[in-house]
Amino acid sequence: MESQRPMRADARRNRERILQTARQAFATEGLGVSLDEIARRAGVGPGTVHRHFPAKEALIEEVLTEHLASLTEQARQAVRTDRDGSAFFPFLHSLISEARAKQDLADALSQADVKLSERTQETALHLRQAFGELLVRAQEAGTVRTDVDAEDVQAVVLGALTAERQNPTPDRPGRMAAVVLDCLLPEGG
Amino acid sequence: MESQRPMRADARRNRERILQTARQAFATEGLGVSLDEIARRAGVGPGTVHRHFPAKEALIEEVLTEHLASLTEQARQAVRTDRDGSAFFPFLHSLISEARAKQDLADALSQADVKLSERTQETALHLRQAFGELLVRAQEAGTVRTDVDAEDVQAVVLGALTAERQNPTPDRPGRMAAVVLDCLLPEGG
Amino acid sequence: MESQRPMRADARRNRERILQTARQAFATEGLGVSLDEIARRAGVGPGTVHRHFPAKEALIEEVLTEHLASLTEQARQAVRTDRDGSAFFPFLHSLISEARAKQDLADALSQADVKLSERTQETALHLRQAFGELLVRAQEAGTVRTDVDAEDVQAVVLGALTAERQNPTPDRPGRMAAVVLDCLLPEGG
Amino acid sequence: MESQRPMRADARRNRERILQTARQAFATEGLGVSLDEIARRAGVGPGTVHRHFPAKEALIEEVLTEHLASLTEQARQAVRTDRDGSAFFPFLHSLISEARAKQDLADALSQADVKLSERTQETALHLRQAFGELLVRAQEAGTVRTDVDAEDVQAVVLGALTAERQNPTPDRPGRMAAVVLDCLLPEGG
DNA sequence: GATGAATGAGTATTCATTCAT
DNA sequence: TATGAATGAATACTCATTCAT
Repeated sequence: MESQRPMRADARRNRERILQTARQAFATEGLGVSLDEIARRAGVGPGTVHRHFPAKEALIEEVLTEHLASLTEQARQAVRTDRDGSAFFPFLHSLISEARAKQDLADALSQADVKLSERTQETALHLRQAFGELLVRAQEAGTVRTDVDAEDVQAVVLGALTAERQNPTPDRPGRMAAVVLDCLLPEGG
Repeated sequence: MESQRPMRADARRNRERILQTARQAFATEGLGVSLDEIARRAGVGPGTVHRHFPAKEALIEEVLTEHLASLTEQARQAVRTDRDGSAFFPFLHSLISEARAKQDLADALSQADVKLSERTQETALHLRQAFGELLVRAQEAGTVRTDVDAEDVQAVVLGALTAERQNPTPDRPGRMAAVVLDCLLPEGG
Repeated sequence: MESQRPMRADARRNRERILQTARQAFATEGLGVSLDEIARRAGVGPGTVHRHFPAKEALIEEVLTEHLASLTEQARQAVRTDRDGSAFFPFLHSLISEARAKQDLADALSQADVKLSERTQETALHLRQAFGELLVRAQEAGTVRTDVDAEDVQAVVLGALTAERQNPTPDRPGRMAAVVLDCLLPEGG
Repeated sequence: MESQRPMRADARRNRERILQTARQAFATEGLGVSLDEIARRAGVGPGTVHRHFPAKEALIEEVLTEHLASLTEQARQAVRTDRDGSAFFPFLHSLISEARAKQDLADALSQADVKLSERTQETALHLRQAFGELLVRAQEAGTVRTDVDAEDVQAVVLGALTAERQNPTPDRPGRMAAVVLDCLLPEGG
């Protein structure tokens, strides 16, 4: 039922600019950035932000959901092309490397007071499902330990992201994440 | 060097109560809790909070530094009693299990806008040093991979804490953390 | 004198719908209702409201003037058919009973910040004149005290309306108004 | 249970100034006046207004309740000194003449969206009770019609106030109110 | 030293009005 | 003409910090 007549060109443009600005701002400075500030940086009035996102939570949610949806799409793409379970680790690495830039995800999750709407949770579920497929194949191929499930992997990825952020080692980006992800190798690995 | 005349007994008591209240509040509700609220819960006036901690950051820092100092003390204790490098993993686990209760550490660190003062960084360094000793012994004993240093381990611990928090599995507390910490095992482990 | 070319049919229709919606909304919810909300309920865009009524005050005024004009028409009708001064009280009662439904009049007047335009004041004058004729006849017939003029009667009517609204007694509608209007009876009445 | 330790002198002073400013502002300009504006005029910061009256409604209510309480006190005083039922009309007149200055009461009541708290309603009840005693005595003395009760009288007073305000006749203040109050005379009066 | 009242810059949100489509 | 997106000043309220008592 979402057809809603297509948005006017300028409206869509503004919406995009607000989202992009918010993404960047939340990533760099945390969720504390004020809507007025985001409006200013996006070059629109505060009322415009409010028209597109009636409350701050709606904007946060949208940034988050957009991110989750993009990750889900990537995961599904990986599922489609993976034949032998080898797509698992590369996918996790690309995920983390991307999230390093867009800091929003973990930030939002680590903030206790952000309630995830049903829509976001649904998107998160889809991501986990795609995740799960990659995981099962990798486990069948013997490249991932068998005592973890998709939810565990999600947690480990978040942990890897945290570790990577905590100790970035700029000359070897992704090193810390790689170390943590090693925990997913089979025991005799 | 200020003269630091010893604090009056009631002042010291107030300081302790404020710190304790803040620790609890930051842990449970995040850093967003207002100073007025902390003052109220501690049973003092907001002016008293300000006398002891001239700015909110100072209070946050103190909570954090106290925690780091306590961890450092534990680490040194472990160093003193460890003979064969076997103290490493138990120490990490106790660390994480304690942090799970006192949520402040990781929260504060994950919040971009908290700048760590020199004093805090010094305390963190001490912790890392004690950490390092445990680590080296464990590496010499062959129970920890040799391509990580103390800073790496700190990052991994934070990652493990994050993962644990993300996917708590209440019937098996610490399971997620344990999974992540497996990444520190030697390759042929 | 603008040329006032007759409005296009759809424009006139929109204007009517907006007025009707505004009347209802102002009556039910007070003058605080937003123009956007009125536009939405009328099924037009906010721009359309603005085209017909360049400012909110203009819309309020129009609602008010329309009402006054309708009352004036009723008063003139009463004047035309009244032969013996007996039309006075029934007219006042019908006025009040109608106003009870359309709450706008007194509301708008009781709100200090609404300035009445010349046009509205002119309409109010017309009403008072028609009023006056009824009044004089009634006074000549000895059914109304002689120390009040048309303006006084208008004030008393507003007072009666206020009293009626303040203490509605649903099982005997108009009772409070009737009590207040008794003050217009001749002293020996 | 209201002992609460006496308020500090400066706090009480500020509270009084805010109340006085609000009374004046609400009376002159209606309830739409902003809290910031009231703060400015009272010479305090907006935060101070908020400390004393946590929400705008609380301030409105306090102004209103104060007024009702003062009226109640006057009514009780009249009850104490009235021996023959002759205090009734003078009291109503003094009430109206006072209310003409402090416009708040009727304004607030005519604004649909103000919900009266229990405390205010209780004060209004007390007023009505004192009112009622004066009324009964006057009715027994034969100076007031017997088909009205205290609630009716309250409504009539509000109506008289409205009429007076609508048609002030500055050279004969109170004339309009007097006209309306005549409706309370006994029929053969 | 402790108290808690005062400050005032800052936040999210609303809405009359303007203007591009 | 109609639409509805954009504007931006304004509003109620919050809270770290200051300061009189």
